[in-house]
Amino acid sequence: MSDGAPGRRRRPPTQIDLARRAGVSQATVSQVINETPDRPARLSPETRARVLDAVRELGYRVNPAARSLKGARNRLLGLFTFEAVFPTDQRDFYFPFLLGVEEEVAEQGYDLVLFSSAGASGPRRIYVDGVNRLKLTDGAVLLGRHVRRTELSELVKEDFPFVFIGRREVPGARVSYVAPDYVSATRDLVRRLVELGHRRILFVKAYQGAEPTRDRERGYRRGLKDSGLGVEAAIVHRLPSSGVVTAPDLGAWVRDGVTAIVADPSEDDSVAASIEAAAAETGLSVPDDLSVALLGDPSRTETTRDWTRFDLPRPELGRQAVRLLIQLLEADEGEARQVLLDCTQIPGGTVAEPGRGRRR
Amino acid sequence: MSDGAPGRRRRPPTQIDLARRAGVSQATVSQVINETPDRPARLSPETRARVLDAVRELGYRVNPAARSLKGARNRLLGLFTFEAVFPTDQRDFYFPFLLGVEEEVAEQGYDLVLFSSAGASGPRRIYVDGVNRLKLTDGAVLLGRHVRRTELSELVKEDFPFVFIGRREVPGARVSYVAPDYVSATRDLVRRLVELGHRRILFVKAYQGAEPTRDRERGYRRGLKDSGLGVEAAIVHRLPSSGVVTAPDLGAWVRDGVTAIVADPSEDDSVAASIEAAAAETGLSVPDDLSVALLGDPSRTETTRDWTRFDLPRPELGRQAVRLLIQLLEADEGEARQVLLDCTQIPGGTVAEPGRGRRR
DNA sequence: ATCAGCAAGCGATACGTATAACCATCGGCG
DNA sequence: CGCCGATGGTTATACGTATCGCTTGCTGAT
Repeated sequence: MSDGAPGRRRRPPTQIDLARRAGVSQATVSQVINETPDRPARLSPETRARVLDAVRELGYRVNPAARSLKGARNRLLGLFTFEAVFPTDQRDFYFPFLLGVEEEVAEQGYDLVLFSSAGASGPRRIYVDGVNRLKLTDGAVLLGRHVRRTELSELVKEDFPFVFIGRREVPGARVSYVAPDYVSATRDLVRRLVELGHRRILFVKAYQGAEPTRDRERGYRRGLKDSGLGVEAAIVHRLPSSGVVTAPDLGAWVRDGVTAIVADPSEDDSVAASIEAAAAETGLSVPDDLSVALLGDPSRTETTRDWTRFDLPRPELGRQAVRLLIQLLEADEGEARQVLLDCTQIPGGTVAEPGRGRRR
Repeated sequence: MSDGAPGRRRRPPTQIDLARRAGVSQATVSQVINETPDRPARLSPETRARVLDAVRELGYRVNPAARSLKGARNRLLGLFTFEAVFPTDQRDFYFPFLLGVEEEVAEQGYDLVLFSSAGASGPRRIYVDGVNRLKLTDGAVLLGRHVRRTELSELVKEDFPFVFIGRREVPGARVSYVAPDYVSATRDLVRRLVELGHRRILFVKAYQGAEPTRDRERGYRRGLKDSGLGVEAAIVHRLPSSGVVTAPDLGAWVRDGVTAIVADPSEDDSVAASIEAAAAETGLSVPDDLSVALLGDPSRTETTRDWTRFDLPRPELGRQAVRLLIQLLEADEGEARQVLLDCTQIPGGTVAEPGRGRRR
């Protein structure tokens, strides 16, 4: 190939190239590019046209790195998940969030950066080699079950704008988040159980309880209290690290008079599955002998039963997170803000009035 | 709050701040930061230590914008679809591609930019105001049924690296793509029909036939030829713009001796649905009186029948597209390249030997 | 005594953009 | 006639980093 031939990879054109071509200064080019209705450029129509022609002819595209180096915005939002999104076993969980995020991002005229580079295998990290990759974007939506707290506080410390989907706390700082209202949803579920006649209701909580688990426990206690049972009626069982309920467990609870169980849903639905298995082994029928409700929705769609539970408004959580993020960006010196969204109660078929089994 | 207090928005520390603190120059700081085993810095251990101490004390993070301003590459790949990805009726179609793309992008250590900003409603465009928005990335994967040809040739002209998923042609230029091998898949399907005893096989093709339709037609003719029927046995019906097959159509074909139909699948499955409806109306049973096969897979999952068809390897198409793109980037002076991937034949239940209905 | 050679670190500059501050031209007006 | 304000630009500079080439001080050989 002869040198200087077309086809060689050209350096992308810069504003200086445009300026030369249009016979103006680089500053003028920048003004044309950055013109907005609210901050119009004081330029003649002809100049503007010449610059825009040059833009078209040279195929100019603003360099986001340079722009954000200046501290300006580049209309890029990030989406970071602490677990890989797309492995098939996770996608049913993450996809609805992604849906909402992408929709809202599109509507607001932003583009979306999916941060997938860090840790294709193993846990993902925001900081690689001490560099915050998110900084490429104006701000980011964060998501995930296994959050690295240290990274979160790093983000807060360096004042990077972000919104978490799900309630997260960072000691000594206020974090913006959009989260399902687990407290109310759990409270309502417990109330319903009491109305049905249940008096001994067991709360099965996850081994490592994060904010969502704590919120559910609060809702559980509040539900008991609101129903007149009083907080002392609370019975709480913390799962072992296996995340499994055994037949002996179940037997002991029933002998103790428990007629209903509300459970933290685990990511792999092992809680629901093991309760069902244990019930079968013990010869108990759900819901006739024992009512069971999940405090959330199973992530796997191939779940066997039609569990009594509540659904998280996942796409809406995504959408609201983006809205909140954009608000933060536009407020510039914005305070952290929190938004709670209602869950939808799903009646399901695993809850009934107590004692039906005996009457049968 | 006293001024200078923590909580005010601090400017993150820069290399200059480190330099002042360590009593060295900014250049030296940069050397320490960027030291790698293969390119060691020529610095005394004490200096290195002083700089690293400063890094720790000030909580320094490299500014990625500034860094990528120096080198052209961003390690960002783009994904552009000519239709909106996430409206619920489209997502089942696009999602598998996205899956493969994201997986491979992650594996290669890149991040992914979803271009969603343009045209939340209406057709999407790469060039807005004559500006190529993709330029922000090192290269892009393109995808979509309703491609804007002019935009494609623009991209080729300005030498932007991209790979299309699906075969696309641009006059006077070679485009890189990764596509399903429609020719072979259709040929094999037709061969199978002939082996079953069919002699008059109708090809129903889409109203506006793009490359995929043309490839299927080639495969159709090749299948006839390979089976010894000869190309003159071809019978082709072009759908009207409604994309629907009517009962009179079907009646005429059957009277003409047609025993099998192979059809371009439409995006909304209207072809399959209308053939089924027309058959019911005419009192014909599929497959007893008439065999029907789809030359691809229905995008809607809620399709009624278990159609005889072939599946596109969608996630694999996504993965390969990313690999090819990265090859192009790394070759730098890369030639356009094309990759074809095999489809999987799905036996289904809408094909049988001809004449079964009469014998019944 | 002179100078080559090397180690250690620094100065200068480039990357592409945004913007504040400044300047030239010109019509209108007292 | 001289000054003013508006119009339509330009010049200069900053953002934070990476890197090339230069200086400086020193060791050891001639």
